[in-house]
This record gives sequence, structure tokens and C-alpha cells, in this order.
Amino acid sequence: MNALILNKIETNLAGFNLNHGLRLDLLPPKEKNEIEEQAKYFKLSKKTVLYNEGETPKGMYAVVKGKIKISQLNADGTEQILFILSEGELFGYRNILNNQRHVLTATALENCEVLFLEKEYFLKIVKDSQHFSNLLLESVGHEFTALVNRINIFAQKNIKERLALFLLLLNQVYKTPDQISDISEIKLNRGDLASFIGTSIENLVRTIKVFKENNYIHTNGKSIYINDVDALLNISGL
Amino acid sequence: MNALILNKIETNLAGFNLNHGLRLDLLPPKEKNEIEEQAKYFKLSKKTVLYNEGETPKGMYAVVKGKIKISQLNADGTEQILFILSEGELFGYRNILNNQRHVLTATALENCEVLFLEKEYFLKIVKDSQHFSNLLLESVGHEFTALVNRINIFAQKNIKERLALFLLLLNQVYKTPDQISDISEIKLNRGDLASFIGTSIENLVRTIKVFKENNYIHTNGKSIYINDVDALLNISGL
DNA sequence: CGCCGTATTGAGCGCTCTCAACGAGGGTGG
DNA sequence: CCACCCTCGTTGAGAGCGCTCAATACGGCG
Repeated sequence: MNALILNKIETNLAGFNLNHGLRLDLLPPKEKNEIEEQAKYFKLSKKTVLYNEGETPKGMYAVVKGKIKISQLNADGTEQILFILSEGELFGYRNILNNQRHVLTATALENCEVLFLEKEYFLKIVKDSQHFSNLLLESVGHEFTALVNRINIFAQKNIKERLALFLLLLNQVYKTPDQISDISEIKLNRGDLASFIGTSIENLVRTIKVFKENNYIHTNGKSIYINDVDALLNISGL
Repeated sequence: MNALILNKIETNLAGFNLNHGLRLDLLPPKEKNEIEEQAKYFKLSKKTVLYNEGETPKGMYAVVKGKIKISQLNADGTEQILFILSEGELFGYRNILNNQRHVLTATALENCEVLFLEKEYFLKIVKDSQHFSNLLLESVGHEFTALVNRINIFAQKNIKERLALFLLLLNQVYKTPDQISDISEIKLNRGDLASFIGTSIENLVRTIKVFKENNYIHTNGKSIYINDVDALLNISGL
């Protein structure tokens, strides 16, 4: 039963999240070891900025523990969150490859632990390992799909539909390794969740309220838990 | 004066369109010739579908003449246009690289002429030419930026702001080689324009009306012409 | 206990969507 | 050549959604 639910979510959301992006734990052992040996280990306190849009990329990062928020700041000060990364995911490397500056900002949502691999080592591995560069190419393809689908969502779906979809996405992001149930504790503050789904905090709270009244979800403090996967899938229109 | 206006548009919109994507005319002569020699030439009548989402990629295309629309169909039947490609632009090749099926649909908006390069030749050129594969990588980076910015627009901006932005974008897309003025004839029907900016036809028409009343643009039949670039830049919030 | 940041609720306005009707223009057949 | 039809564009009206401002509640921390 659990497997069924998880499978259903994964099947439907495959095109939207980056779970199939580049992950440290999915690299071939040789490259994984090389990265882990060369990389530096950092602890980050909540709200620490790893890099800002406009800066020159310094290297590649891997999330060891915690959640990293990848976002963009608008001219009017509003923030748009693009991704929330969890354990194992690699990031910050794209613009090394094409010699551009960062387009996005990376911030620790919680107290985090990360690995950091200097640009030179990263480029060396790309150059030496055909396997790794193929994975990069594949990852880029998944990202493209995810971004295109995301555009579709924002252009065509209303807030209720978007919240349903993003809660399902976040249920996967917030899954912990030791978690038995399929239902995760989504612990994201209202401001960040609003920036993720592209609405105001008030609107978000009201929509959460409606979902609670319909028993699609429940909350505990600021944490959100999904009750009814089918209902959310249905609302999201997938 | 002309140069100033064009420059202003280009500077502000650089992150949003794919004019800096992969273009046939910007390839090194060797690769350009190779492609032109191996490719087949096709004429397409208006509304012809080159490929549908879900199909296996067959090769790479280049626009010789006309406009190609790259879009995605939603579950509820609505269409989201992602790009409108014009002369010189290359497309249809991404999912060759990562062995996936097409995520998007390509359709001729007008009577078009295209070059088509079989998958095998494309892969051969990628393999043989370091220069070409570097260009691919760079192009992918530009696309990523464009898509991320697009998400931001749809998540955060209202229809007036989006229309202003997309008209500026389309002014560049519809620029013809022999065009003297900076102002292009944007000849796109209302349905497609609505699918591009993500709204209903009625809403689009009303917003166009407001822009006309304010003398930001004028129309002739269904064609749209920009009068006031600064006003549109201002509205779009860039 | 009081403070501060965050979450929630209320109210009102403006934006956006939808349904419906009307108009304009091009193409076709009588 | 005209009448008709079909498609596309435009306009109107009303309901509902989403935004903003403002007030209130909650919870952790000094």
C-alpha cells in the first residue's frame, strides 16, 4: 500500500522535480570517491547564503544534511523559489560549464552540512570522466523538462492547483531516510512556501485552511502533513 | 537613435529569449557547411506539426524561413507556448543527447522552410567537433537562464506586465533581415499570443486595447506594432 | 512578563476568468 | 456578384479569485 502511494506520486511528478537530477549517491564509485576526497566539508547555519545571483561560480556543492533553497530575487523585492534541495543533491556547478555568473541564489533553509568542490577539481573530473559528463548532460535534460513543466503550471494553474502540486513535490523533498510512512513532515515556513508557489502569504494560508477543512492535509505548528494523496493529485490536475 | 532603442531592448531582455541560443549562422564554417550539406530541405505549410510531445526525436531542425512554435499541451487541453523560433534557430535536438522523448511539440506558425539533419549526422558532428559540443553546452546554459526567468515572470507578474514583456520579446523575434526600423510587425493571432503569455483571448484583447488607448502600441488588422518601448519596459518592471 | 517575528483572519477592491453575444473579414458556392 | 458561412476578433456582464492593508493571535526567547 505504501509502495503504491509513493509510486503514484513519483510517476505523476517525475517531470516536475529534480529528484532525477544529479545526485552524489548515484555517481559511479570512482567519481563519488574522488569528489568526497577533494571536497571540503562545511557546516552552515540557517539562512546562510552560499552564493548570490551575479557572483562568479566557485565550485560545485553537495547537500549532506538539511535543505538548500535555490531562488531568484525580483526587481520589486519579491523572491521566487525555484528548487528546494535535500540530501545528496548536487548544485552550483551549471555556470562553471558555460562561464557565466550565477543566475540564482543558494541559501540554507535550516542548519545544513555541505560538501564543496573547487572549480578546478570539478572541471578535471568532467574532463576525465566520460561517464560523469554524460550524467551531466542527462541531468540538464531532466532540468529542462522540469522547468518547462513549471512554466506551464505557473502560466495555467491557479493557486489551489499549484499548492496541491507543490505539497506533493515537497512530500518527496522532505522525506527522511529513516521515514517509514509515505507521508513526510513538510517543515517550511509560510513565507518560503508562498515564494515557492508564487502567491502572497495570506492567500497561501487561506488555501491551506481550505485543504485542512477538506481533510486533504493536517498541520502541526507550521509543519504540514498530507492526508489524501489522491485528492491532491486530483486537484493538481495531473 | 534606432541603435539605442534596439540596444536597450536587447540589454533588458537578454535573459528572457533564446536569441543567444544555438543558431545556424553562428556556427563555425566547418560545422555549418557540414550541416547544410547533409541536411534535407523541407517546405511546411502553416499548422504542420514537425513533432509531437511523446515522440522519439528524429534529428535536428533549423529554421530557414517562417516561424516555428514550440509548445506544450496541458491535460485540460490548453496550450502553453514556450518559444517562437525564427530564421536561423536550431531546435529539436535536445532530447537526442539524453535519449529521451520530446517534451514539447513543434508546429509551423506560417508557411515555413526548414533544414532537417538526421540524428546520426547530428551525433557525429557532436562527437567530432569539440567546438560544436561547447556551443551546445553554452546554449543549454542560456536556455536554463531563460526558463528560470520565465518562471519568475509567470509566478510573479500580472497580465499587463507579461504582455508588455512578451511584446518586446516578439518585437525581436519578428524582426526581418531587411527591416530598417526597430519596430517589427508582430503578426501572431490572438489565440497563440494568449497561449504565449498564459491568459485567455478575451483578457489579452482587453489588455491590448488598454495599451492602444495609452498609445504604447498600435495595430493593423491582427498585427501589432510597438510605439513606446520605454513605456513597455517600464510596465514590464525590468 | 514583554517583545518580536511569524501565522492567521477579516474586509474590500481590483484583476482575471467564463459565458455569451456581436462584428469583421475571407472563402465558397449558388 | 451576392449571399452565406466559418473563423477569428472584440465587447459586455457577472462571478470568483487573488492581492493588499490592517488587525489579531501565537510561540519562542530574552
